[in-house]
Parts: sequence; structure tokens; C-alpha cells
Amino acid sequence: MRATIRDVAQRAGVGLGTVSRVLNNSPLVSPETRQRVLEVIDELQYTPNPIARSLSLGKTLTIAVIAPFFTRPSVVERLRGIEAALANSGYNLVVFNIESAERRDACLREIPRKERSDGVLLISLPPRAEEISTIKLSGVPLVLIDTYAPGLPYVVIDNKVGGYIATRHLLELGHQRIAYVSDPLEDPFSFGFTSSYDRYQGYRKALREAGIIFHENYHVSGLHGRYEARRLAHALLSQPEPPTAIFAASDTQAMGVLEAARDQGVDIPGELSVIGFDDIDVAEYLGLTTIRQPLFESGVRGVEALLNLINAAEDWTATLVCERLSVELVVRKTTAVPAA
Amino acid sequence: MRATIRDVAQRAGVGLGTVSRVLNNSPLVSPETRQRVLEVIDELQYTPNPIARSLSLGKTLTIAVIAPFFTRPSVVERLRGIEAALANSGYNLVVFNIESAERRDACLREIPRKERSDGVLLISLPPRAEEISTIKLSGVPLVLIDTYAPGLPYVVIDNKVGGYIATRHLLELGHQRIAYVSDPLEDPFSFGFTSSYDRYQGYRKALREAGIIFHENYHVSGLHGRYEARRLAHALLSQPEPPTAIFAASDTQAMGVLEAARDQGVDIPGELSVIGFDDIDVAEYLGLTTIRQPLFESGVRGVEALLNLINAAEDWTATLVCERLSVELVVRKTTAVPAA
DNA sequence: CTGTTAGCGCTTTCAT
DNA sequence: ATGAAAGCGCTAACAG
Repeated sequence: MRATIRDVAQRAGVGLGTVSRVLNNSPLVSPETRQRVLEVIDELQYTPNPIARSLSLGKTLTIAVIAPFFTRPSVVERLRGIEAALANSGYNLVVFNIESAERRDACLREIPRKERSDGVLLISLPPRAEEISTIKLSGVPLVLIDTYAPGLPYVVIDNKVGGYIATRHLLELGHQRIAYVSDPLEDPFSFGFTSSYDRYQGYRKALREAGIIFHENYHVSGLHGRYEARRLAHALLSQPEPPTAIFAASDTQAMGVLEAARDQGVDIPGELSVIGFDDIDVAEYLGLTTIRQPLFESGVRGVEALLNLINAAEDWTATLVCERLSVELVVRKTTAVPAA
Repeated sequence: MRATIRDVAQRAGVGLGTVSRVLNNSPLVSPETRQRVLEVIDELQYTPNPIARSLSLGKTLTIAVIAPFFTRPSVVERLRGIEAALANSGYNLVVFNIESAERRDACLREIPRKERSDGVLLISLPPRAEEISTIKLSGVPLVLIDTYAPGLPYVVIDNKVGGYIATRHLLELGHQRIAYVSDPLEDPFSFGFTSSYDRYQGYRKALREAGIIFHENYHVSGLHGRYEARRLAHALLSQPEPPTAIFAASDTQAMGVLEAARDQGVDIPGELSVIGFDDIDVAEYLGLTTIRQPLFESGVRGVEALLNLINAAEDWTATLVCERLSVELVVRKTTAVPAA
């Protein structure tokens, strides 16, 4: 069996508490004693048991992250940021991947509990009203990333501005018939609910300002993913008066649009302009014009905000942290002036 | 403060132990008592504290996974498999992302410890000899995924066969000048060390059987990633007698090759055939011919093997589980007969 | 400064 | 079948 704090104390000829003190860098221990204890620790290859530590401290020393995990490259990038920010914090990162509504509900019910984690990060999944109150009551700090909900701290980008910028870019090129391909805007379990919706708002705003009347059938939505987006784009391109530009709610969906265009022999950007959102890794490879958002950084910021809440003396729901990161238009090769 | 087992016992008018028994489905409790306890549990919204449970049990109820996490899509896919397989197991998944040699060493030193996790999954990173013995001594079951090491259980694909099949495909199309772009074959910290090397072996074998002499300068290697692969491919294509086909050790690297070809105006597959490895999501989108390996499944299998080891009565190093999943050639549009 | 002691919440003998 | 008690390894409060 591996060494415990008791073994160390015995071997060093000191009391249990003293060992604990050197372990926790308490100043209340003489240099000589500390030295001796340290030696024994080294000799015995002793490492404190985090579980026992947790139980005693009343902390779990873990951060939970709930995310529609690996289905989206953008989420993966946020996770990288989270992991990096947490790497030297002493907290462990435990992950929960959501790929079904049931699991979403189960996780939201079970994870935000004091005995499970000291804090939770919720990516892209907006909690429902009743879940919000449970969360607040639980006393476990939680911060949302890429989504928001009343009374909960969050880190987001300005999706509305993003949608606006994307649409403006198309408008400025001279496009009039601009379509929007997105996830379902109503379904609360659709992973990007709030962000897709906000981008839609920006899109509408840009159109309105340009004096362009929005046509219902220029907005199509379906489950996130390339295949579905491809299907939707096909429908869009088959309309009697097809759009000359398509704004996709994510790069992944933009890829589906690109595929559809290829299927139908539609030249890009000659006959159709396509702009995505996220600037994931492959976007550059594909030459996809897109709106870049700081994915990695959103993870880092989320962790920072969470850690602050955890260490704050007061009730974490008292101060509402809301961080809004900025976006940037990245023009590449899938957008151009419309065909004459 | 939230309810503890003691509160439940008191309220139900039973002993501490009894509550614990109903919690753990012990048959040693009368139906009526059980019923009553269950009611109180429900009433108090009691949930057992996993930390306390762990300490008492001497188990951590967590599985650690150490991986060169998000740099490779293939790793992400394996992680999805791991998460899925673990979802209803009662184990938590804590992840460690390796992006530097220091962190690799630190994790390999600190994670495989009884007080940290009940089992660890190590993806793509082969441990060094001295690390192997520490691991074995630690008593914590560990299984390797996508790599192997003496005396440690692992789940891999047959990389040698994969490399062989890929090369055969090119050979059968009529190619003679076939290059291989890979990660460094020697550097133990190169994330895909064993797999790239094994694929190389298969490549060499296929060439040998076909009676083709291998040219040193047809094998180039560099850090994993698209950019580096692109650079390497440029060099390859600039040789006096450039290859007519390139086998890339991963789809990501194949993308770099494709990019280089595009840069130089080399037509694919007309002037150059390219085959990748992994069949990651974008491969289909790109029409990339590749070798498909069951990434998700490798994660699932890894978990299964690990769970078996954890639950096995005997010393986990006693029985060596070695699982080898099969690969498959997926012909798409980046390979063809060489130009005449 | 340092040793001792009382829990943290749960599981598990050991009696009964 | 069930209650009482010991103990998992550690921290923190309490005496010195």
C-alpha cells in the first residue's frame, strides 16, 4: 500500500498536523522541521490523497464541463482552451458529452451539485427556467459559454454583430438575395440555439437597413451538421429564384452548402457566394470566407470567470459576469460580387 | 447544507448502515424498511456524496485519459468513443491534454496513481521503459490506445497492414514512384510514433514485394499537422524526379499534401495520387482516398478492456489484452492511374 | 511552532 | 434484518 500522511509523520518523528502544514505551505513550521518532513516525503514518494483531501476540505477540486462535445469542431476548440486554462490550477477537468436530449437533462440535473464539482462550465446549451433556479439553489458556480440565460454568468461573442457583419459583407459585394442556413431557431435542445438565433437577428437587421425585404423561404434550418446543411442548400438552390449568396450559421454548415453547390455544378464564388461562421481549422484550407470568433479564448475566459466565482467570498449569483468577445470578418475565396 | 446519510437515517428512524444498504441494493434489508428509507431519500432529495464514497471504498470512481487531445481530429473521435462507453458506467472521465513534452512527462508521472484514478487510458503516447515499470508498480490498470509498449495492454489497428494496403492500392494503379509523408519516426514524443512507424513498415513491405527499390528521399517527415505536411510535400514535388503518388500518414497530413499540389498547380489525381489514413470526417468531403480505421470503436474497446482489468480479481498485469481492430481501404477521388 | 483530536460522509464488519 | 462502531486519509481547530 502506498504511504499516507501518517507514515510520513511517524518516519519524520513529527505529528500528523505538522506534515499537513508543510504540505499546505503553512508558515507555522520551522525550517528544520519542514526540511526533515520534505526529505521523508521524498524518500517515501508520498503524495497526498486528493480524495481524502477533498472530503476534508469540503471541495471536490474538479470542474465539470458539459458540452455537445465532439460533434462540433468549434466546441473542441473551446475545450482546448478550457483544458489549457485549467492545466495548472489544481483542478481536474471532468467532461460530459451531450448527444441526446435525455443526457442533456440528466447532466443538467445531476452535475451542478456541491458533492460533484466545485464549478461547472456549460457550453452552447442554454438551461431552461426551472433548471436555472435549481442551479442557483445548488450553490455551485456555473458559467455559460457560447450561450446565455437570465441571471447566469456567461462568456459569449456578439453573435448578432457577427451575423450583421457577415450579411453586410455580402450586401456590400452587391448581393440582394441572401439566404441563411442555420440550426432550428426554436428547439431549445438544438446545440447552438441562442447563437444561431442571434446571428439570425443580425442578418435580419442588415437586410432591413439595406432596405431589402426578407423572404421567408430564404431562411432554412435543420439539425446541425454538414449533411443536413447540404440538403437544405439543395432546396435553396432549387427555388425558382435562388439566392446569390448564402450565410451559414457555422463553418460546418457552410461546408454542406459548398457541397450542394458542387453537386449542382454551381460555381463558387462566381454564381454563389458562401460565408460561414467560426473560422474552424479547415476553413482556411477550404478558402472559406467566414466570421472568426475566439474559440480557444472563450474557453480560457470561461475558466477564469468560473475560478473567480469559486474563490469569491460572496454568493456567486450576486455579481453577474458577462463577457462578450469580439468577432472578425475573414475574407477568403468563397465570396465575390454576384454574377451580372 | 445538503442532506447526508445521517439525516436520512435519523428521519427514517433507522441506523446509518441500513441507509447505506438500501443505497447499495443490499438484499439484507426488509422491504418495508427499504420503502421507508427510499421515501425519506426522495423527500430530502438526498444524493450520496461521491467523494466520501470514494474515500471509504478506496476507489476514485474516475477514469483518466491522457491524450494529445485536440490537435488531431482522430483523437477527438476516439475520445467520443471513450466518453460514450463510460457514460453509464458510474465512472467519471477526467481528461488531460498533452501538447508539450513536459506535460507528457508530468502526466505520465502523476496520473497513474491509485489515489488519482481507478484506471487510465493512454492515447497515442507510448510510455518509456522506466515509465512502464512505474505504471506496473502503481497497481493502476492502464490500457494504451493507438500505440503499444512491452507488457502493457493495448487496442490498436494493424498499422502495418494499413500501410501495406495503402501502398498496394497505389501500386496496383500502376505507380512506381511512391512517397511517404509522416511524423518523425524516431522522436518518442511525436504523437503518433508507433503508428507512423508501423505504417512505414507496411509501405516498405509493399514496395519490396513489388520489386521497387525504396529511395531515401521519398520518405519525408516532420511534425504532425497540415502546414508541415504541406512544406514537406513541396520539397517532394520539387525533386528532379518527383513521386507520382504520395501516401500520407494521416488525413490531416494528406490535406497538407493536397494543398501543396494546389499551390504548384499539380492536378489531382491526374498528375499526383494522394492517399491518407484515418478517414476523419472531412476526408469524405474532400473526396480523399484513405485507409479507414475504427476510431470511435477504438475508444469503446479501450474502455471495455480497462473496465475488465479494473474488475478483475487478479493483478492486472497478469493477463495481457491486446486487441487489434481492422482497417479498410476507402477509394475516393484523389487516387488514379499515373499519367502516361 | 507543534502534537493531538475531532470530524468530512460513507462503507463495512461485528454484534445482536 | 439492523444498529453501532471503526476507519478511509486528510485538514483545521485546539491546546500547549
